[in-house]
Amino acid sequence: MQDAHEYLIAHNIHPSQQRVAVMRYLLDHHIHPTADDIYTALAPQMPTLSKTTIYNTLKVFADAGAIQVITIDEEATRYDATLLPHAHFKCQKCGLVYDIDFPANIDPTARQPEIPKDFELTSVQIYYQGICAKCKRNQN
Amino acid sequence: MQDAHEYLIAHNIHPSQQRVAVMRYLLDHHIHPTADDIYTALAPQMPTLSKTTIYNTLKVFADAGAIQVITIDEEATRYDATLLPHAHFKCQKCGLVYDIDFPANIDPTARQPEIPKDFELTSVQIYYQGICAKCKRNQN
DNA sequence: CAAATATATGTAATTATTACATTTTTGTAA
DNA sequence: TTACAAAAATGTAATAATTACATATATTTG
Ligand SMILES: [Mn+2]
Ligand SMILES: [Mn+2]
Ligand SMILES: [Zn+2]
Ligand SMILES: [Zn+2]
Repeated sequence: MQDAHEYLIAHNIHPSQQRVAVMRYLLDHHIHPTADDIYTALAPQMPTLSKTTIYNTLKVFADAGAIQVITIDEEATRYDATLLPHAHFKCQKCGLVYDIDFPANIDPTARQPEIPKDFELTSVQIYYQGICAKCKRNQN
Repeated sequence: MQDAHEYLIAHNIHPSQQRVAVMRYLLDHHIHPTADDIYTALAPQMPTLSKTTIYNTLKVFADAGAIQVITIDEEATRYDATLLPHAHFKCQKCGLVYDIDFPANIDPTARQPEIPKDFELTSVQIYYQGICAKCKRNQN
């Protein structure tokens, strides 16, 4: 539970009311929400909020490196305020996107001997797909 | 350069003319094309081809496990007839999606100790982003 | 052949995302 | 504080990917 206001300042992002609200939502809800999820959650408390502002805000965050952009879902882009390296698992039944931590002292994103040396690397994403435990149980 | 017709039969997919054409395109062009790329390439030779057929066809292929679905690109879904495990690198300048082979006798997609045991895993994707060598050269 | 099934097509709808022009807010300096 | 410039937010409309669905055509099977 970090402070959204401080988090933005730490990333050189001017903390407007809307930006703080979006960042707070991301920091408090580690569910990899879509732009629409965020809008739907915040709109009731911020009647003048527009969806375009959500998109603009997320772009500012991503460009500043304050959030991760997750494209595991074909339907919509998802966003993640956790910057630490970790993987994602999307359940093909319920659609939830789970965090998958890396085993202690092994970071798979750190080893990329296969990438040509003259390529400049800026990010790594590892995406798993399958069926989550909950959905497997309710399957029979 | 495999035979598209045989490839479809091997995956229990009825080899209609359109399906063969789409699969041949995928087998011959390892560029991770979008649905639109494929349509644009085939339409001149197949005047009655519709874009919906491309989408239907790609869904049939994906459901049968005959192709991989690549979501590295926020703009559009991409498709890949290479089933062997390998990673992808998207250049943020030119947009090209490169194949990244895994180093000999190491398959990073084979190690998932971090995934809960009661999760059923069906696919793994590793996505890199950055700037490709060509674009770095033309940058100055 | 005829019926049943599998494929393909076309149109229209849906939805995520972006472009762009306008308005509002904020920071700053006279 | 007031004025002005820069930054931020908004709204509308456009774009573009994807899907829903109804129809038509082709293929398989009895
Ligand atoms: Mn995450
Ligand atoms: Mn590939
Ligand atoms: Zn699930
Ligand atoms: Zn490039």
